[in-house]
Amino acid sequence: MAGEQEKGTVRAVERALDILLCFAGSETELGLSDIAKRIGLHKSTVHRLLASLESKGFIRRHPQTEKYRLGWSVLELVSNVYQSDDLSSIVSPEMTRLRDLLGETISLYVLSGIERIRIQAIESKQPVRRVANVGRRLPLYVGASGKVLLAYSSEELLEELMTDSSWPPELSRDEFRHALQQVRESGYAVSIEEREPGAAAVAAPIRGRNGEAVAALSISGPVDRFTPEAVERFAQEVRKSAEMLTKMLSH
Amino acid sequence: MAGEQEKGTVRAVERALDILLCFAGSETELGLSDIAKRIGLHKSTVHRLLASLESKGFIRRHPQTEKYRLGWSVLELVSNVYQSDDLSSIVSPEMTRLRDLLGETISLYVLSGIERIRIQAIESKQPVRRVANVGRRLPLYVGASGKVLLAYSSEELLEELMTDSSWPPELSRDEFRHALQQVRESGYAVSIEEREPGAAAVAAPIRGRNGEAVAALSISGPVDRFTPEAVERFAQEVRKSAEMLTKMLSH
DNA sequence: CGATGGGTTTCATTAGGTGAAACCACGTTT
DNA sequence: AAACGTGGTTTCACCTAATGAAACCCATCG
Repeated sequence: MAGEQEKGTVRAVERALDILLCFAGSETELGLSDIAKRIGLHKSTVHRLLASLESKGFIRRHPQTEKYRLGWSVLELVSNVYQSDDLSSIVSPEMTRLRDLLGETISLYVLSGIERIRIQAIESKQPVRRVANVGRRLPLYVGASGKVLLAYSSEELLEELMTDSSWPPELSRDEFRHALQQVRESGYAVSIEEREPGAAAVAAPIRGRNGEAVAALSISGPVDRFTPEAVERFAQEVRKSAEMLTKMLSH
Repeated sequence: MAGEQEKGTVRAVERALDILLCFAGSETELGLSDIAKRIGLHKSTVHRLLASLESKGFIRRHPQTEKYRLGWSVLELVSNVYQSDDLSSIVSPEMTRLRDLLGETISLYVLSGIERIRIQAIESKQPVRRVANVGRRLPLYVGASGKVLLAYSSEELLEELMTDSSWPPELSRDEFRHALQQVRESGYAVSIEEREPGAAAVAAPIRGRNGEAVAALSISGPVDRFTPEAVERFAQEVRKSAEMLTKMLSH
């Protein structure tokens, strides 16, 4: 389903970008008809939009299968995403330090719309570890980082999320608000197998000048390593780091 | 200058992608008027195209400066570029082995139009090393990898490059052809401060089923470490790896 | 053979994309 | 103070570029 067009935008461009975003998940290769079905446009329209993306190198066709894949132009942009991001260049060394100190995978999440994106990850060196794909988009209503981002964001965002069709029906809004209040009081959030079986996480907010969350700093790993003692230690360290980074970002 | 439109493409989309590609170099932040000047379109057109890119998260505005930067949607695509690339997943372990064996930075380049792009890099661990930015676009007429890619590509590509306005006037076409013939005979290319002062490289081709270059495997580092003895050793190892990878890619 | 499915090309239609101009805000200069 | 320059935002008339539909091509399968 092609998305609603916003005012002052170019519909054709939005459609082409929707095509690109078909490749944002785990789909590595798609055919013309697949894509046309996904975004709900006529084959001939999609064909032209794909040709446009291909002409600028954002899409390429695989020689053998002849299906469409992402092109190298995406790579050309990627190093610049980090260069242009003040946040991750400042936070990266501290994330590495935390990973080395605590031995688990450290991730950094930011808000994007009513979701979160993992924009940076430093993986544990242990044989069994949390694998963390940069660029991954995740819901806000589940997991430690989601709660942290919400707890330190505007009421409008929370309302918007709670009225969105993606809000799980079985999730009590009152209980969720209560959980966010607890996050605000303790300064961190814990998630034990909440988002994914076998995985646990602890997160704390990196805040901006207005006190709102700029990012969530998170430690995650296999749930068996997140004993109550470990969680307590992780929480202390992650919160301390987040507070230090909050101060650094104010200058 | 907005590029020429190809047949069967959507002009608006190509223009928007040209805007995105303004951020492919070292420019991290651009204003509306900057961009309009760069691609030669009216401000109001650029404004709308930017709004479209922003609506899908490919562009964002920096809170303080209010200038445009790349957005997180680029990150969402990036892990998929590698997943969808058979080549780099196969070559990556061998690149790491070479880096550990030889101690220098290993890079992988592919053809894109009449240029090359570094699609993968495993950096040396030495304090003084070659820094290798993935996604970097470079000319074919200079450097070891450029020569390797050309030596094992079609005559048409070489003609196209030599007639392009980017071909340096002081570079003899006959001598260049001769150099490519030498690459074909030896199976590798050497570049000593050819592309950049203080830097040197040795490269060999990874070929496809038709014998043409699929990629160039390259070792690069500070020129003082590329003694004749070292170059000889590097050439042997890189060429051996490239041949092994050529065989692997045939199955 | 016909049916199906993936992709490519052609064509008539119309509304969406465009450039220009006006507008706004802000900082600098006279 | 007014004028000017610069960066960004909005409105509007115009027209051609984007679109969907249909036809076409090719390969595979029953």
